[in-house]
Amino acid sequence: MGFDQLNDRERQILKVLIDHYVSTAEPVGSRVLANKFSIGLSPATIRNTMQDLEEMGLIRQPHTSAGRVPTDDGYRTYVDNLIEPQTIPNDLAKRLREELALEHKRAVEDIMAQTAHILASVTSQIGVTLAPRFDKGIISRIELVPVAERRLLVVVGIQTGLARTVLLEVAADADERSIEVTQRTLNERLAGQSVGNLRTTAPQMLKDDNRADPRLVKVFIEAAEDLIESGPGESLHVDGTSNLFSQPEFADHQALGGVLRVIEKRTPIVNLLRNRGAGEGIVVTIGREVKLEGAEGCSLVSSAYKIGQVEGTIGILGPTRMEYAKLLAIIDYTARLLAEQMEK
Amino acid sequence: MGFDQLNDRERQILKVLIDHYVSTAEPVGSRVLANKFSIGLSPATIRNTMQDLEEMGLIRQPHTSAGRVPTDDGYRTYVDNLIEPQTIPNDLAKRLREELALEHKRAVEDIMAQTAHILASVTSQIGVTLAPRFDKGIISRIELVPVAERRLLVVVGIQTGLARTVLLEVAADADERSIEVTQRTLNERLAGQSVGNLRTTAPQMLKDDNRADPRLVKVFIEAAEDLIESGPGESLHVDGTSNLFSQPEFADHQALGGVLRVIEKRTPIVNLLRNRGAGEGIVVTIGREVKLEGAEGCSLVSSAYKIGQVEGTIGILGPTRMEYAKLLAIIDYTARLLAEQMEK
DNA sequence: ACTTAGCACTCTCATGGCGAGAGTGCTAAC
DNA sequence: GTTAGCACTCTCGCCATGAGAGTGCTAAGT
Repeated sequence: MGFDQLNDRERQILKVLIDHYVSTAEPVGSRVLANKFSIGLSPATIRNTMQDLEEMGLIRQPHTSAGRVPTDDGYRTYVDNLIEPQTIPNDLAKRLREELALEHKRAVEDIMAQTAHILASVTSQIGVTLAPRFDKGIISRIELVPVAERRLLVVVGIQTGLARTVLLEVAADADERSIEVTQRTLNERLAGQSVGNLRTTAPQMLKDDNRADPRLVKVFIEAAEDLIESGPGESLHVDGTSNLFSQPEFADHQALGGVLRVIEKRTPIVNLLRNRGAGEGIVVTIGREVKLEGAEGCSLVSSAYKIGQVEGTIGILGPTRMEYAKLLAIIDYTARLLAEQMEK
Repeated sequence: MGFDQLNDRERQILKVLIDHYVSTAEPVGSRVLANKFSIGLSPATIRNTMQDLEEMGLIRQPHTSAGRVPTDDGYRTYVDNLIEPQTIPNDLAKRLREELALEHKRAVEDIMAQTAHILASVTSQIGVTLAPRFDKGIISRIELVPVAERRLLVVVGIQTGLARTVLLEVAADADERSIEVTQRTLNERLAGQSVGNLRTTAPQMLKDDNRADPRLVKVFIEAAEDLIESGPGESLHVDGTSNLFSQPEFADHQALGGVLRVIEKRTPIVNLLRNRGAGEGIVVTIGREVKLEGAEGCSLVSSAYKIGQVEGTIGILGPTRMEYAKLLAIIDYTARLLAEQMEK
């Protein structure tokens, strides 16, 4: 809304101001802005405009005799209206492609960890990744593998070729024969179902069956939840937290501690990534919009990625003073890359 | 060696000094020490003794007019000679037992993460755990589970009931029949071998076989390394790093950053836990003995735990100024608890 | 010979004053 | 509508100051 009220000069000044502030981390005054305009415009004029911008809540002064810094709202209009889409340079694209190349077709967990790592090292921010949510996946096959006495490994494969496993404790007297029968039944009846529906539909689907071992079926159904998400925040990977140390906004011990603490809790971050606006693709969450206690000074640039029916999220977390245009491009490229790599 | 040269009074003073310093984090002067001795001994006398201790390199003064603080060597003699073994209080034992109870017999990864978490929250330090090293494990069974076209999940179970899985990419035309035959062969020939020997012995063991699919065998052998350790530092879990924020020694931005950075690299920590002295059981590594760049001010109390033939490590990492006696007791109890829980 | 009181000395740390520098807002001129 | 000029405000680094803490040494006491 604020944006419509902005005239050309105000937009221009806001943009240049933010650009400058992002790269220096210092409040920017009218003098330096005047210099950055090749078009002649005196500091005094710029001061007037800055006053207007301040009244609109887009910038503010840390104290009377300092320059201006953007507010959350300022960043918001900047991101939504003032930056133009950017493509990432070729060498960076190449680097991402190489580092994310899955020579050894590794486990999903490894890929997610690696992605977080790359994001962090490429951006010098915090890289976060959320593994694909299994619940939308369509079951293609189920295997019950006895790994030791009383222990059964359940392997559920979904259509895109991803698989997840859960270890079960079973009654001692489940013999190979009944395991095999149960497995066949599970496959016959549940293949084609989505994993998320397992818990509700599986009991009905298997109700009138009399071949499968009912105890095995029972523990299998109970395990369905672990399939969707194993452990609290298990599917979250975070890397590059130590990059915060080079950011001047986290020179303050308090601020730094708050962020690290909330990251360590994991669940808040998982929720943030899950509920980050309804947007399908890229979403930028700025400052207080990131509703995490302790991370008020942070922004998140995130994107969903899709592998067949299942979907995950990757993101970059850092101080609100970040290079949004560049990070948007990186996140976009990486999300596509990740989906592409995992598809095949 | 230094210890033999210490007389009773020196030992006594060193012990009380460290005890006091550990709880206050402030250099301790002759005055307060005099008060802590119920036995009358004047500050001046204590000063003399402190000078001796300083000459021996066991304590030092941060600056001329400050009290004394222990050196790494001081902590060393303290830990080796001055503390008496401690048993943990009942309520703490109970808490550990409850939080570590494996109701849902979960995956090893979850257990390790949970253990690190408990250690951290119980001690307010950093909890670190290293999953059991698979290489010493004796293979009890091998399963090859097709999860999708061209993708094969290898499940290797070892004698204690632990299992690990690796996902393999295989040639498109490996049919169910040849997978089954290969699986049977692998079991026949490799059961009873240790996982660590797989890479060297497996080729010989399988050389004269003509039933198993040689391509499957080949990728299986190549996957052996991933079985022992999947990904760099995958088996390491760290929790409670944000506890460092409440420690006065890490009020300094530099110091804090150094530690967090080295933790984030993971491999140095893994090596530390692997090579922490030849000791089988509990080991205390103090200050500079922890050969990590950036973690010079840290100590590690660690213990191995054993599940059948395989062995892992758990530990507590924190500033050298830590409650060694208490942490030793906690680590000891937790290591036993963990082994006990995972055995069954 | 060991212990202790007394004392001068040193170093840290918190405090407050001071001046330079930066950037503003306002007014008056263009 | 724009700009030069100027008084004003606030931060920040610097320095001096003084209280406080703890030491080492010397000389006296047991």
